[in-house]
Amino acid sequence: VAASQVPRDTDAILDLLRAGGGRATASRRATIDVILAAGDEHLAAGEILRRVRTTVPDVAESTVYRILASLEDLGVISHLHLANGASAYHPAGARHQHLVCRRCGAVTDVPDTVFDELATVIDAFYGFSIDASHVALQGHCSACRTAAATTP
Amino acid sequence: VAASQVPRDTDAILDLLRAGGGRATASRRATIDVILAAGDEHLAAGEILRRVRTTVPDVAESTVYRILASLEDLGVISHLHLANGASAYHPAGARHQHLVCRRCGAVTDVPDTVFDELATVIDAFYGFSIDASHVALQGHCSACRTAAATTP
DNA sequence: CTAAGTGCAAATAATTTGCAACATG
DNA sequence: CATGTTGCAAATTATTTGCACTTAG
Repeated sequence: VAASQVPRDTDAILDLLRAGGGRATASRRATIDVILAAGDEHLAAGEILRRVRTTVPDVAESTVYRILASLEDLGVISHLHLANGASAYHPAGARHQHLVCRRCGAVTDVPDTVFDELATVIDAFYGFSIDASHVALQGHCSACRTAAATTP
Repeated sequence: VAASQVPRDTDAILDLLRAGGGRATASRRATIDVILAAGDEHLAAGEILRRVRTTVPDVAESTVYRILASLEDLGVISHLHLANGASAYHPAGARHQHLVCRRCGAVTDVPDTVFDELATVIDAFYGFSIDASHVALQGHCSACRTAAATTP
């Protein structure tokens, strides 16, 4: 599925699901709504579960995890790993990297191109192709860098 | 503790521990031995436990985790996060980054300087100071890149 | 109807913690 | 002998799985 033609509309995604033999259920609709509503926010699975429950109070956590896996298989969402052990999900789109602040947890998206040079160098010297989009890079955002100077 | 003066000798480390009010025990000696013997290998906590048990068969896993934490506090070892959820430990030394292959898990160390340019660009554009040494960068090593072309 | 989807509870995996028994300095 | 350490078992966190029961199409 090419990134540019990923639908960003709940009904369209449900149609895609049906087209693949899947079924449109209330939990699926709610989960898709939550992710699309978050826009470019990177929601942790737990947060998605919490939000889905505002619409479908009794969804099981396993159901939401299974829905997230289906949506990822379908190519409409992606996940990455933040600092801690948790996964974050967001609508699939242009490949990009993430910077996560170790102190406040804020996530900043950076375009893929920023890594081109590094990727080229690493490929040339180590024969290794990096894919930095699946795991966030850690560090400190400007606010926390300043704050850390006084309270580390 | 400056990286350059970190002892790479079990007895010296035990002395450091004692100097800080700590005690030298068989489990501690064995754990330090295992880590120093591994050289620049990056051992997962579980692997360290396994190896320590060849010397001290009945150490509890919690003991090894506590020892690893003490040694890290002492500044003689560091840990980083690999692809999965596991931590890897190695003797403290020059700051460097890690490339981990998503397919075979091989870890390659790369000098800190390779990231200088990226760090400068990211700092300039996003006011974010990256510290890529605590989480490994993922990708594919040359062997797996070739292999993946046929068996993804 | 019937395969896809769901709830529930138990299973993982990697760590962490409380606490009483130990053992080092 | 006092305090740092340890073993054990239970708690955590984030996710996964087995299975019988629902339900969308």
